[in-house]
Amino acid sequence: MATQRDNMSYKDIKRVVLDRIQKRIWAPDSLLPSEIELADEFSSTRTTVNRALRELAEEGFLERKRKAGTRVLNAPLRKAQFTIPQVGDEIIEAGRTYRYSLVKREVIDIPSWLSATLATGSEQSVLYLECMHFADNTPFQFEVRWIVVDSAPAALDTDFTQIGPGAWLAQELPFTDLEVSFSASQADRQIAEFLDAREGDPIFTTQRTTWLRAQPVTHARLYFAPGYKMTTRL
Amino acid sequence: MATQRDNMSYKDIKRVVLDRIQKRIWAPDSLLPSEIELADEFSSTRTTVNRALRELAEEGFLERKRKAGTRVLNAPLRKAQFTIPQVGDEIIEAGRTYRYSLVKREVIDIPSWLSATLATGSEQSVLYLECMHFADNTPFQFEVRWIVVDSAPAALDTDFTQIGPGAWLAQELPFTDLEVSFSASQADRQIAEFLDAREGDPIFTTQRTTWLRAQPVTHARLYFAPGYKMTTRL
DNA sequence: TAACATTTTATGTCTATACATAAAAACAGA
DNA sequence: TCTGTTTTTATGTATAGACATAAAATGTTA
Repeated sequence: MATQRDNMSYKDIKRVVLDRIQKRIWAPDSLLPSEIELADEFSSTRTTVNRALRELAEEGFLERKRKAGTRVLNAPLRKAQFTIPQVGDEIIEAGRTYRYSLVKREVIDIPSWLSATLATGSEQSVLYLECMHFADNTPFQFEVRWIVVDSAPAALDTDFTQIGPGAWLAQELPFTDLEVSFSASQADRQIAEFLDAREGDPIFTTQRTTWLRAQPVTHARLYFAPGYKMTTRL
Repeated sequence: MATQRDNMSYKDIKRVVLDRIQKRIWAPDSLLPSEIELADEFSSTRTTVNRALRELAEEGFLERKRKAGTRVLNAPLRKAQFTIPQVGDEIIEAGRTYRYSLVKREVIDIPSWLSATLATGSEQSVLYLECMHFADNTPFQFEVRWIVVDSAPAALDTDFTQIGPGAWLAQELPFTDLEVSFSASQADRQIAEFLDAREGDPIFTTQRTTWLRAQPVTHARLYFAPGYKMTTRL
Protein backbone atom coordinates (compact mmCIF):
# COMPACT_ATOMS: atom_id res chain seq x y z
CA MET A 1 0.00 0.00 0.00
CA ALA A 2 1.25 3.46 -0.85
CA THR A 3 2.35 5.51 2.08
CA GLN A 4 0.14 8.31 3.19
CA ARG A 5 2.15 11.39 2.49
CA ASP A 6 2.54 10.84 -1.22
CA ASN A 7 -0.89 11.97 -2.25
CA MET A 8 -3.22 14.83 -1.69
CA SER A 9 -5.10 15.15 1.55
CA TYR A 10 -8.77 16.02 1.66
CA LYS A 11 -7.72 19.52 2.58
CA ASP A 12 -5.55 19.81 -0.49
CA ILE A 13 -8.44 18.62 -2.59
CA LYS A 14 -10.73 21.18 -0.99
CA ARG A 15 -8.25 23.89 -1.83
CA VAL A 16 -7.94 22.83 -5.46
CA VAL A 17 -11.68 22.48 -5.95
CA LEU A 18 -12.36 25.85 -4.35
CA ASP A 19 -9.70 27.41 -6.49
CA ARG A 20 -11.24 26.03 -9.64
CA ILE A 21 -14.64 27.33 -8.61
CA GLN A 22 -13.22 30.76 -7.91
CA LYS A 23 -11.33 30.82 -11.17
CA ARG A 24 -14.52 29.79 -12.96
CA ILE A 25 -12.86 26.67 -14.32
CA TRP A 26 -15.95 25.01 -12.97
CA ALA A 27 -18.58 27.63 -13.65
CA PRO A 28 -21.61 28.27 -11.49
CA ASP A 29 -24.38 25.76 -12.10
CA SER A 30 -22.04 23.36 -13.84
CA LEU A 31 -21.58 19.76 -12.89
CA LEU A 32 -18.34 18.53 -11.37
CA PRO A 33 -16.75 15.28 -12.47
CA SER A 34 -17.87 12.33 -10.37
CA GLU A 35 -16.03 11.35 -7.22
CA ILE A 36 -14.46 8.43 -9.02
CA GLU A 37 -13.09 10.61 -11.78
CA LEU A 38 -11.75 13.14 -9.30
CA ALA A 39 -10.21 10.43 -7.17
CA ASP A 40 -8.51 9.24 -10.29
CA GLU A 41 -7.27 12.69 -11.25
CA PHE A 42 -5.87 13.40 -7.80
CA SER A 43 -4.66 9.82 -7.49
CA SER A 44 -6.60 9.56 -4.31
CA THR A 45 -9.60 7.50 -3.31
CA ARG A 46 -13.29 8.11 -3.42
CA THR A 47 -13.43 8.25 0.39
CA THR A 48 -11.04 11.17 0.52
CA VAL A 49 -12.64 13.04 -2.37
CA ASN A 50 -16.00 12.46 -0.75
CA ARG A 51 -14.92 14.13 2.43
CA ALA A 52 -13.58 17.15 0.57
CA LEU A 53 -16.75 17.60 -1.48
CA ARG A 54 -19.04 16.92 1.45
CA GLU A 55 -17.38 19.65 3.50
CA LEU A 56 -17.48 22.13 0.63
CA ALA A 57 -21.17 21.41 0.31
CA GLU A 58 -21.68 22.03 4.03
CA GLU A 59 -19.84 25.31 3.61
CA GLY A 60 -22.29 26.31 0.92
CA PHE A 61 -20.21 26.11 -2.25
CA LEU A 62 -21.61 22.93 -3.75
CA GLU A 63 -24.87 21.12 -3.97
CA ARG A 64 -24.87 17.36 -4.05
CA LYS A 65 -27.60 14.97 -5.01
CA ARG A 66 -27.50 11.24 -5.37
CA LYS A 67 -27.20 10.16 -8.94
CA ALA A 68 -27.54 13.75 -10.12
CA GLY A 69 -23.99 14.62 -9.15
CA THR A 70 -22.23 17.61 -7.64
CA ARG A 71 -23.07 21.08 -8.84
CA VAL A 72 -21.43 24.46 -8.27
CA LEU A 73 -23.85 26.81 -6.57
CA ASN A 74 -24.28 30.00 -8.54
CA ALA A 75 -24.91 32.35 -5.66
CA PRO A 76 -22.62 30.96 -3.03
CA LEU A 77 -25.02 31.19 -0.09
CA ARG A 78 -22.17 31.42 2.27
CA LYS A 79 -22.88 30.37 5.75
CA ALA A 80 -21.51 32.39 8.58
CA GLN A 81 -21.07 30.58 11.80
CA PHE A 82 -21.14 32.58 14.96
CA THR A 83 -20.87 31.19 18.41
CA ILE A 84 -23.52 32.17 20.87
CA PRO A 85 -21.31 33.55 23.58
CA GLN A 86 -21.85 33.82 27.29
CA VAL A 87 -21.66 37.58 28.10
CA GLY A 88 -18.94 37.06 30.65
CA ASP A 89 -16.78 35.06 28.28
CA GLU A 90 -17.22 37.63 25.56
CA ILE A 91 -16.05 40.41 27.84
CA ILE A 92 -13.12 38.48 29.29
CA GLU A 93 -12.01 37.43 25.85
CA ALA A 94 -11.87 41.08 24.85
CA GLY A 95 -9.38 41.54 27.67
CA ARG A 96 -11.74 43.48 29.90
CA THR A 97 -12.88 42.77 33.44
CA TYR A 98 -16.33 41.38 33.92
CA ARG A 99 -18.72 42.26 36.70
CA TYR A 100 -22.24 41.00 37.19
CA SER A 101 -25.04 42.31 39.32
CA LEU A 102 -28.60 41.25 40.02
CA VAL A 103 -31.19 43.99 39.83
CA LYS A 104 -34.47 42.23 40.45
CA ARG A 105 -35.72 38.74 41.16
CA GLU A 106 -39.32 37.65 41.59
CA VAL A 107 -41.64 34.76 40.90
CA ILE A 108 -44.63 35.74 38.81
CA ASP A 109 -47.42 34.17 36.80
CA ILE A 110 -46.42 33.78 33.21
CA PRO A 111 -47.36 36.85 31.17
CA SER A 112 -49.73 36.00 28.36
CA TRP A 113 -47.42 37.24 25.60
CA LEU A 114 -44.74 34.92 26.93
CA SER A 115 -46.94 31.87 27.16
CA ALA A 116 -47.90 32.58 23.58
CA THR A 117 -44.27 32.89 22.49
CA LEU A 118 -43.31 29.71 24.29
CA ALA A 119 -46.49 27.86 23.36
CA THR A 120 -46.90 26.71 26.92
CA GLY A 121 -49.83 26.59 29.31
CA SER A 122 -51.04 29.88 30.75
CA GLU A 123 -50.94 28.76 34.37
CA GLN A 124 -47.21 28.43 34.76
CA SER A 125 -45.05 30.32 37.18
CA VAL A 126 -41.90 31.92 35.90
CA LEU A 127 -38.91 33.34 37.64
CA TYR A 128 -38.39 36.90 36.43
CA LEU A 129 -34.90 38.37 36.57
CA GLU A 130 -33.27 41.66 35.68
CA CYS A 131 -29.49 41.73 35.57
CA MET A 132 -26.63 43.98 34.62
CA HIS A 133 -23.36 42.97 33.04
CA PHE A 134 -20.42 45.35 33.20
CA ALA A 135 -17.17 45.51 31.26
CA ASP A 136 -14.42 47.45 33.03
CA ASN A 137 -17.16 48.80 35.28
CA THR A 138 -19.07 50.41 32.45
CA PRO A 139 -22.52 49.08 31.56
CA PHE A 140 -22.29 46.47 28.84
CA GLN A 141 -25.57 44.62 28.76
CA PHE A 142 -28.93 44.75 30.50
CA GLU A 143 -30.59 41.37 30.66
CA VAL A 144 -34.25 40.62 31.23
CA ARG A 145 -35.00 36.95 31.68
CA TRP A 146 -37.88 34.63 32.33
CA ILE A 147 -37.22 31.06 33.47
CA VAL A 148 -40.07 28.54 33.37
CA VAL A 149 -40.21 27.14 36.90
CA ASP A 150 -41.57 23.76 35.89
CA SER A 151 -38.67 23.23 33.52
CA ALA A 152 -36.04 24.40 35.96
CA PRO A 153 -37.28 24.03 39.54
CA ALA A 154 -33.72 24.36 40.87
CA ALA A 155 -33.78 27.99 39.80
CA LEU A 156 -36.02 28.77 42.77
CA ASP A 157 -33.23 27.73 45.13
CA THR A 158 -30.69 29.94 43.45
CA ASP A 159 -30.49 33.59 44.33
CA PHE A 160 -28.56 34.67 41.21
CA THR A 161 -26.62 37.29 43.10
CA GLN A 162 -23.28 35.66 42.34
CA ILE A 163 -23.90 33.95 39.04
CA GLY A 164 -25.83 35.21 36.04
CA PRO A 165 -28.83 33.24 34.80
CA GLY A 166 -27.16 32.60 31.46
CA ALA A 167 -24.14 30.99 33.03
CA TRP A 168 -26.27 29.13 35.57
CA LEU A 169 -28.56 27.68 32.94
CA ALA A 170 -25.63 26.65 30.76
CA GLN A 171 -24.26 24.67 33.69
CA GLU A 172 -27.48 23.24 35.03
CA LEU A 173 -29.78 22.69 32.11
CA PRO A 174 -28.98 21.39 28.68
CA PHE A 175 -31.13 22.59 25.84
CA THR A 176 -32.00 21.03 22.55
CA ASP A 177 -33.53 23.91 20.61
CA LEU A 178 -32.67 27.53 20.43
CA GLU A 179 -34.08 30.53 18.66
CA VAL A 180 -32.06 33.72 18.51
CA SER A 181 -33.07 36.96 16.92
CA PHE A 182 -31.36 40.29 16.50
CA SER A 183 -32.96 43.65 16.12
CA ALA A 184 -32.60 47.33 16.88
CA SER A 185 -34.78 48.82 19.55
CA GLN A 186 -35.04 52.15 21.26
CA ALA A 187 -33.93 52.77 24.82
CA ASP A 188 -36.87 53.46 27.12
CA ARG A 189 -36.28 55.25 30.39
CA GLN A 190 -35.39 52.14 32.37
CA ILE A 191 -32.98 50.76 29.81
CA ALA A 192 -31.39 54.16 29.27
CA GLU A 193 -30.73 54.43 32.97
CA PHE A 194 -29.19 51.02 33.29
CA LEU A 195 -27.04 51.32 30.20
CA ASP A 196 -25.97 54.88 30.90
CA ALA A 197 -27.57 55.96 27.64
CA ARG A 198 -30.05 58.58 26.61
CA GLU A 199 -33.72 57.79 26.21
CA GLY A 200 -34.33 57.06 22.54
CA ASP A 201 -30.81 55.82 21.83
CA PRO A 202 -30.68 52.91 19.38
CA ILE A 203 -30.04 49.67 21.26
CA PHE A 204 -28.81 46.46 19.71
CA THR A 205 -31.04 43.76 21.09
CA THR A 206 -30.87 40.00 21.15
CA GLN A 207 -33.73 37.70 22.04
CA ARG A 208 -33.15 34.08 22.90
CA THR A 209 -35.57 31.30 23.58
CA THR A 210 -34.53 27.79 24.47
CA TRP A 211 -36.33 24.50 24.74
CA LEU A 212 -35.47 21.08 26.09
CA ARG A 213 -37.18 18.61 23.81
CA ALA A 214 -40.24 20.74 23.06
CA GLN A 215 -40.46 21.94 26.65
CA PRO A 216 -39.79 25.68 26.93
CA VAL A 217 -37.03 26.56 29.36
CA THR A 218 -36.24 30.22 29.18
CA HIS A 219 -36.66 33.45 27.27
CA ALA A 220 -34.20 36.33 27.49
CA ARG A 221 -33.88 39.82 26.11
CA LEU A 222 -30.43 41.25 26.02
CA TYR A 223 -30.00 44.98 25.57
CA PHE A 224 -26.50 46.08 24.65
CA ALA A 225 -24.99 49.42 25.50
CA PRO A 226 -24.93 51.92 22.63
CA GLY A 227 -22.12 51.33 20.18
CA TYR A 228 -22.13 47.56 20.50
CA LYS A 229 -21.29 45.72 17.31
CA MET A 230 -21.48 41.99 16.71
CA THR A 231 -18.84 40.88 14.25
CA THR A 232 -18.10 37.66 12.44
CA ARG A 233 -15.34 36.90 10.02
CA LEU A 234 -15.25 34.02 7.64
CA MET B 1 -17.85 -8.76 6.08
CA ALA B 2 -20.95 -7.96 8.06
CA THR B 3 -23.70 -6.31 6.12
CA GLN B 4 -24.19 -2.64 6.68
CA ARG B 5 -27.62 -2.45 8.17
CA ASP B 6 -26.86 -4.51 11.22
CA ASN B 7 -25.04 -1.90 13.18
CA MET B 8 -25.39 1.68 14.23
CA SER B 9 -24.80 4.44 11.75
CA TYR B 10 -22.75 7.49 12.61
CA LYS B 11 -26.02 9.34 13.03
CA ASP B 12 -27.26 6.82 15.55
CA ILE B 13 -24.03 7.18 17.44
CA LYS B 14 -24.35 10.96 17.41
CA ARG B 15 -27.82 10.65 18.86
CA VAL B 16 -26.72 8.32 21.63
CA VAL B 17 -23.71 10.41 22.55
CA LEU B 18 -25.74 13.62 22.57
CA ASP B 19 -28.35 11.95 24.71
CA ARG B 20 -25.77 10.84 27.24
CA ILE B 21 -24.35 14.34 27.38
CA GLN B 22 -27.78 15.84 27.91
CA LYS B 23 -28.66 13.30 30.57
CA ARG B 24 -25.35 14.05 32.27
CA ILE B 25 -24.25 10.44 31.95
CA TRP B 26 -21.13 12.02 30.58
CA ALA B 27 -20.85 15.14 32.69
CA PRO B 28 -19.45 18.43 31.50
CA ASP B 29 -15.65 18.48 31.49
CA SER B 30 -15.46 14.73 31.72
CA LEU B 31 -13.54 12.55 29.33
CA LEU B 32 -15.32 10.22 26.93
CA PRO B 33 -14.10 6.69 26.33
CA SER B 34 -11.67 6.45 23.46
CA GLU B 35 -12.87 5.89 19.93
CA ILE B 36 -11.73 2.29 20.09
CA GLU B 37 -13.72 1.61 23.25
CA LEU B 38 -16.81 3.28 21.81
CA ALA B 39 -16.47 1.42 18.53
CA ASP B 40 -16.37 -1.72 20.60
CA GLU B 41 -19.43 -0.78 22.63
CA PHE B 42 -21.49 0.10 19.57
CA SER B 43 -20.02 -2.83 17.66
CA SER B 44 -18.97 -0.38 15.03
CA THR B 45 -15.60 0.75 13.79
CA ARG B 46 -13.31 3.56 14.72
CA THR B 47 -13.95 5.29 11.39
CA THR B 48 -17.65 5.54 12.08
CA VAL B 49 -17.28 6.62 15.68
CA ASN B 50 -14.72 9.15 14.54
CA ARG B 51 -17.17 10.77 12.18
CA ALA B 52 -19.85 11.00 14.86
CA LEU B 53 -17.52 12.57 17.40
CA ARG B 54 -15.92 14.86 14.87
CA GLU B 55 -19.28 16.28 13.85
CA LEU B 56 -20.39 16.73 17.43
CA ALA B 57 -17.18 18.62 18.05
CA GLU B 58 -17.85 20.85 15.05
CA GLU B 59 -21.30 21.49 16.44
CA GLY B 60 -19.74 22.67 19.65
CA PHE B 61 -20.58 19.89 22.09
CA LEU B 62 -17.20 18.23 22.39
CA GLU B 63 -13.59 19.20 22.40
CA ARG B 64 -11.06 16.82 20.96
CA LYS B 65 -7.33 16.80 21.30
CA ARG B 66 -4.84 14.29 20.11
CA LYS B 67 -3.68 12.00 22.83
CA ALA B 68 -5.67 13.95 25.42
CA GLY B 69 -8.99 12.50 24.30
CA THR B 70 -12.51 13.77 23.84
CA ARG B 71 -14.03 16.02 26.47
CA VAL B 72 -17.58 17.22 27.05
CA LEU B 73 -17.68 21.00 26.86
CA ASN B 74 -19.16 22.50 30.01
CA ALA B 75 -20.71 25.55 28.48
CA PRO B 76 -21.89 24.19 25.18
CA LEU B 77 -20.72 27.09 23.04
CA ARG B 78 -23.37 26.35 20.55
CA LYS B 79 -22.72 27.57 17.12
CA ALA B 80 -25.53 29.14 15.20
CA GLN B 81 -25.19 29.03 11.49
CA PHE B 82 -26.95 31.64 9.49
CA THR B 83 -26.79 32.05 5.77
CA ILE B 84 -25.84 35.43 4.44
CA PRO B 85 -28.83 36.05 2.23
CA GLN B 86 -29.19 38.12 -0.88
CA VAL B 87 -31.86 40.77 -0.07
CA GLY B 88 -33.99 39.75 -3.02
CA ASP B 89 -33.93 36.08 -2.08
CA GLU B 90 -34.80 36.87 1.49
CA ILE B 91 -37.85 38.85 0.42
CA ILE B 92 -39.03 36.34 -2.15
CA GLU B 93 -38.62 33.49 0.29
CA ALA B 94 -40.91 35.32 2.67
CA GLY B 95 -43.53 35.22 -0.07
CA ARG B 96 -43.37 38.91 -0.87
CA THR B 97 -42.64 40.67 -4.13
CA TYR B 98 -39.26 42.21 -4.57
CA ARG B 99 -38.48 45.47 -6.29
CA TYR B 100 -35.13 47.13 -6.67
CA SER B 101 -34.23 50.66 -7.55
CA LEU B 102 -30.99 52.57 -8.04
CA VAL B 103 -30.78 55.91 -6.28
CA LYS B 104 -27.30 57.17 -7.01
CA ARG B 105 -24.24 56.04 -8.90
CA GLU B 106 -20.92 57.83 -9.14
CA VAL B 107 -17.21 57.19 -9.37
CA ILE B 108 -15.27 58.88 -6.60
CA ASP B 109 -11.85 58.82 -4.97
CA ILE B 110 -11.77 56.42 -2.10
CA PRO B 111 -12.73 58.15 1.15
CA SER B 112 -9.95 57.96 3.69
CA TRP B 113 -12.02 56.11 6.31
CA LEU B 114 -12.73 53.45 3.71
CA SER B 115 -9.15 53.00 2.59
CA ALA B 116 -8.32 52.60 6.25
CA THR B 117 -11.04 49.98 6.73
CA LEU B 118 -10.00 48.08 3.66
CA ALA B 119 -6.28 48.55 4.24
CA THR B 120 -5.81 49.59 0.65
CA GLY B 121 -3.93 52.41 -1.03
CA SER B 122 -5.41 55.89 -0.76
CA GLU B 123 -5.33 56.62 -4.48
CA GLN B 124 -7.97 54.17 -5.56
CA SER B 125 -11.21 55.00 -7.31
CA VAL B 126 -14.38 53.46 -6.03
CA LEU B 127 -17.81 53.15 -7.49
CA TYR B 128 -20.29 54.59 -5.02
CA LEU B 129 -23.88 53.37 -5.11
CA GLU B 130 -27.05 54.02 -3.21
CA CYS B 131 -29.92 51.60 -3.71
CA MET B 132 -33.33 50.80 -2.39
CA HIS B 133 -34.89 47.38 -1.94
CA PHE B 134 -38.63 47.09 -1.59
CA ALA B 135 -40.85 44.27 -0.33
CA ASP B 136 -44.43 44.48 -1.55
CA ASN B 137 -43.63 48.06 -2.55
CA THR B 138 -42.77 49.14 0.98
CA PRO B 139 -39.20 50.12 1.79
CA PHE B 140 -37.26 47.16 3.09
CA GLN B 141 -33.60 48.07 2.93
CA PHE B 142 -31.47 51.05 2.00
CA GLU B 143 -28.05 50.02 0.71
CA VAL B 144 -24.93 52.13 0.50
CA ARG B 145 -22.07 50.45 -1.29
CA TRP B 146 -18.52 51.09 -2.36
CA ILE B 147 -16.91 48.89 -5.00
CA VAL B 148 -13.15 49.05 -5.48
CA VAL B 149 -12.72 49.73 -9.19
CA ASP B 150 -9.35 48.03 -9.49
CA SER B 151 -10.80 44.82 -8.08
CA ALA B 152 -13.92 44.90 -10.22
CA PRO B 153 -13.34 46.96 -13.37
CA ALA B 154 -16.40 45.43 -15.00
CA ALA B 155 -18.55 47.34 -12.53
CA LEU B 156 -17.85 50.53 -14.48
CA ASP B 157 -19.66 49.04 -17.48
CA THR B 158 -22.69 48.12 -15.48
CA ASP B 159 -25.34 50.71 -14.78
CA PHE B 160 -26.97 48.86 -11.85
CA THR B 161 -30.43 50.06 -12.77
CA GLN B 162 -31.73 46.56 -13.31
CA ILE B 163 -29.65 44.46 -10.98
CA GLY B 164 -28.51 45.26 -7.46
CA PRO B 165 -24.81 45.41 -6.69
CA GLY B 166 -25.10 42.53 -4.24
CA ALA B 167 -26.57 40.21 -6.82
CA TRP B 168 -24.20 41.44 -9.51
CA LEU B 169 -21.13 40.90 -7.38
CA ALA B 170 -22.28 37.44 -6.35
CA GLN B 171 -22.50 36.51 -10.02
CA GLU B 172 -19.40 38.22 -11.27
CA LEU B 173 -16.87 38.14 -8.52
CA PRO B 174 -16.07 35.36 -6.14
CA PHE B 175 -14.77 36.34 -2.74
CA THR B 176 -12.59 34.51 -0.32
CA ASP B 177 -13.00 36.51 2.86
CA LEU B 178 -15.95 38.21 4.39
CA GLU B 179 -16.51 40.29 7.47
CA VAL B 180 -20.05 40.96 8.61
CA SER B 181 -21.12 43.02 11.54
CA PHE B 182 -24.48 43.88 13.02
CA SER B 183 -25.38 46.90 15.04
CA ALA B 184 -28.13 49.34 15.85
CA SER B 185 -27.91 52.83 14.45
CA GLN B 186 -30.12 55.85 14.36
CA ALA B 187 -31.93 57.03 11.24
CA ASP B 188 -30.56 60.31 9.96
CA ARG B 189 -32.68 62.45 7.70
CA GLN B 190 -31.68 60.73 4.46
CA ILE B 191 -32.18 57.21 5.79
CA ALA B 192 -35.46 58.13 7.44
CA GLU B 193 -36.73 59.46 4.14
CA PHE B 194 -35.75 56.41 2.16
CA LEU B 195 -37.07 53.92 4.67
CA ASP B 196 -40.24 55.80 5.39
CA ALA B 197 -39.21 56.16 9.00
CA ARG B 198 -38.86 59.01 11.45
CA GLU B 199 -35.55 60.67 12.07
CA GLY B 200 -34.01 59.05 15.14
CA ASP B 201 -35.73 55.72 14.68
CA PRO B 202 -33.58 52.73 15.63
CA ILE B 203 -32.28 51.04 12.50
CA PHE B 204 -30.88 47.53 12.33
CA THR B 205 -27.70 47.82 10.34
CA THR B 206 -25.41 45.33 8.68
CA GLN B 207 -21.95 46.06 7.41
CA ARG B 208 -20.19 43.75 5.03
CA THR B 209 -16.70 43.81 3.66
CA THR B 210 -15.35 41.26 1.23
CA TRP B 211 -11.92 40.43 -0.10
CA LEU B 212 -10.60 38.26 -2.87
CA ARG B 213 -7.34 36.85 -1.57
CA ALA B 214 -6.32 39.87 0.49
CA GLN B 215 -7.51 42.28 -2.19
CA PRO B 216 -10.47 44.36 -0.98
CA VAL B 217 -13.49 44.16 -3.25
CA THR B 218 -16.42 45.92 -1.67
CA HIS B 219 -17.86 47.43 1.44
CA ALA B 220 -21.59 47.78 2.04
CA ARG B 221 -23.85 49.24 4.68
CA LEU B 222 -27.35 47.88 4.78
CA TYR B 223 -29.99 49.82 6.68
CA PHE B 224 -33.17 47.88 7.38
CA ALA B 225 -36.58 49.41 7.76
CA PRO B 226 -37.77 49.77 11.37
CA GLY B 227 -39.10 46.55 12.84
CA TYR B 228 -36.72 44.27 10.99
CA LYS B 229 -35.62 41.22 12.92
CA MET B 230 -33.01 38.70 11.94
CA THR B 231 -33.86 35.26 13.23
CA THR B 232 -32.05 31.95 13.38
CA ARG B 233 -33.23 28.69 14.77
CA LEU B 234 -31.07 25.77 15.67
C1' DT C 1 15.00 19.02 40.84
C1' DA C 2 14.92 21.10 36.58
C1' DA C 3 15.75 20.40 31.74
C1' DC C 4 15.76 17.43 28.06
C1' DA C 5 14.84 13.10 25.48
C1' DT C 6 11.92 9.09 24.72
C1' DT C 7 7.86 6.43 24.78
C1' DT C 8 3.06 5.94 24.65
C1' DT C 9 -1.46 6.85 23.16
C1' DA C 10 -5.71 8.97 21.37
C1' DT C 11 -7.03 11.35 17.63
C1' DG C 12 -6.28 12.52 12.52
C1' DT C 13 -6.23 10.81 8.06
C1' DC C 14 -5.76 7.62 3.97
C1' DT C 15 -6.65 3.30 1.36
C1' DA C 16 -9.30 -0.29 -0.71
C1' DT C 17 -13.53 -2.31 -0.92
C1' DA C 18 -18.45 -3.24 -0.27
C1' DC C 19 -23.19 -2.47 0.30
C1' DA C 20 -27.19 1.17 0.44
C1' DT C 21 -30.14 4.33 -1.72
C1' DA C 22 -32.20 8.23 -4.22
C1' DA C 23 -33.21 9.65 -8.47
C1' DA C 24 -32.27 10.14 -13.31
C1' DA C 25 -32.54 7.63 -17.48
C1' DA C 26 -33.98 3.99 -20.24
C1' DC C 27 -37.42 0.72 -21.29
C1' DA C 28 -41.90 -1.51 -21.98
C1' DG C 29 -46.73 -1.91 -22.50
C1' DA C 30 -51.07 0.09 -23.44
C1' DT D 1 -47.79 9.60 -26.08
C1' DC D 2 -48.52 8.56 -21.60
C1' DT D 3 -47.68 5.66 -17.59
C1' DG D 4 -45.60 2.58 -14.83
C1' DT D 5 -41.41 -0.50 -14.30
C1' DT D 6 -36.60 -1.56 -14.51
C1' DT D 7 -31.93 -0.32 -14.93
C1' DT D 8 -28.17 2.52 -14.15
C1' DT D 9 -25.36 5.59 -11.70
C1' DA D 10 -23.48 9.04 -8.45
C1' DT D 11 -23.54 9.88 -3.93
C1' DG D 12 -24.01 8.05 1.05
C1' DT D 13 -22.17 5.21 4.40
C1' DA D 14 -19.71 1.14 6.67
C1' DT D 15 -15.57 -1.80 7.34
C1' DA D 16 -10.85 -3.25 8.31
C1' DG D 17 -6.50 -1.95 8.48
C1' DA D 18 -2.48 1.20 8.18
C1' DC D 19 0.36 5.16 8.87
C1' DA D 20 0.76 10.14 10.83
C1' DT D 21 1.10 13.26 14.54
C1' DA D 22 0.36 16.10 18.63
C1' DA D 23 0.86 16.01 23.23
C1' DA D 24 0.71 13.72 27.62
C1' DA D 25 3.38 10.66 30.37
C1' DT D 26 7.53 8.76 31.52
C1' DG D 27 12.38 8.20 31.79
C1' DT D 28 17.09 10.15 31.84
C1' DT D 29 20.65 13.06 32.81
C1' DA D 30 23.04 17.18 34.50
